[in-house]
Amino acid sequence: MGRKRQFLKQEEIKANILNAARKVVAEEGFQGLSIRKITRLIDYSPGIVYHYFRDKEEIIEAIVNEGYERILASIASVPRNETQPETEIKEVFTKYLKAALKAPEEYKTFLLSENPSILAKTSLLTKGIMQRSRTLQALGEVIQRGVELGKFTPCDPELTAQIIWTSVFGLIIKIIIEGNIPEEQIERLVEQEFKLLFNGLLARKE
Amino acid sequence: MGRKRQFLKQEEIKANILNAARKVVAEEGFQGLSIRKITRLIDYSPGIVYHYFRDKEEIIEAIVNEGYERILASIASVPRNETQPETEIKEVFTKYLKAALKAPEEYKTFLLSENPSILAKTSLLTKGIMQRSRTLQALGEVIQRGVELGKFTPCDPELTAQIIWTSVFGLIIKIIIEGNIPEEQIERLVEQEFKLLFNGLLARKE
DNA sequence: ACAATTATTGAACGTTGTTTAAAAATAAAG
DNA sequence: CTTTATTTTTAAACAACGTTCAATAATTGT
Repeated sequence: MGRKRQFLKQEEIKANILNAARKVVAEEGFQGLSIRKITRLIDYSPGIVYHYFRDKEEIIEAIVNEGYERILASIASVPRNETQPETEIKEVFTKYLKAALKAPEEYKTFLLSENPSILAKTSLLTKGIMQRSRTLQALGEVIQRGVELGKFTPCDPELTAQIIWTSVFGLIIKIIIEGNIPEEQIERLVEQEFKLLFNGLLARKE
Repeated sequence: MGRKRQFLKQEEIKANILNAARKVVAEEGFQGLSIRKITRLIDYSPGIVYHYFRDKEEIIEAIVNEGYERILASIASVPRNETQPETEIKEVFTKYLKAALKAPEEYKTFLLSENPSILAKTSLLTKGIMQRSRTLQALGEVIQRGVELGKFTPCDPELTAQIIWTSVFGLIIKIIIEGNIPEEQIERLVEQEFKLLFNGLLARKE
């Protein structure tokens, strides 16, 4: 067949594939993503994908990782060790939650994936996902600071960080799955979440 | 006359299909479930399934609902309004968590599903999943009791129930996804979860 | 025993992810 | 500029999937 396709650099085509994939995901979710839909969108034949990606999984990983990196980037601006520990925690998680709700598919897919290759980038040790993600480690340090300041009740910072982290995670996932929860109700849920967690965290003066 | 026997036969085959499906799910998860695998297992041709079920989704629903019903049944034995609220909550969630970890695939699929038809059975109102599942409603009542008794700090019981629920949910999902977490570590996580939640819930005497 | 009903099959359709030999397009070499 | 080597792209095929449907086998009612 006579084809007139301009030459594109490898990276450009990779980007085109990813962008087409993102478009499909945005419209139909990862569930609705297929190689053929991607190549139909960029006017290539299906086989082309395997010249630039190992398999479909690698495409999903690329999109999902990029999405989660953006979420992590959104909390990078929060200054460390400059405010009260609870203020810092709240600020981080508020930004985190808002960023997650802006890329719900990516968040869901990233955090519900059991694929270690996806998660390798955020877990520093090999012992387990839950044990040492980036956010988790930072959270543990803040809690430790709170304990040292006498603000928080004595506890294992790492364990406590895990619990707070899974709690926030559970809320976000539920909000995403539920869908269509009004902004105002989300605000209330988040407010109550922090109220409960901090009340539980704060040292008691009896 | 032979209608009854025929009915039994029908139910039997339905059960055979479901059992075969359960076997596949147990070995490869819902992801690995296929109509052809089911019928290969019971030595039928693929089409047979559509005489007994609308589609694959209905099979998944059946298995998942049954699984979640078992989880709910496991907490039914906990007496209501007979112990301290926090004792009741802890007991319910401990049983709930253990039952969930015994049927992880079912738990995951049930609670991460956005399909309202699956969730219809446990959500009493149409307004939203998170708002009134069975466990959630009961939890709200216990919290209210705790508040009325002056044990818990004043709060919106329903909102607080949602937060506690999503927190526990997050922990369970993470444990399931992580996989292979030693029993002892799970115990510690659960212990810390309740410590934090109850500390946050308890009224402060200052 | 015959007719009516129901259970089951086998083949087909349109998907999907992925592989592979061939073809087309580009780069390198003479 | 032509020829060769290399890289990019395609078309076709494979196996597996969910699902449908006409045809057949089995069972029931009369």
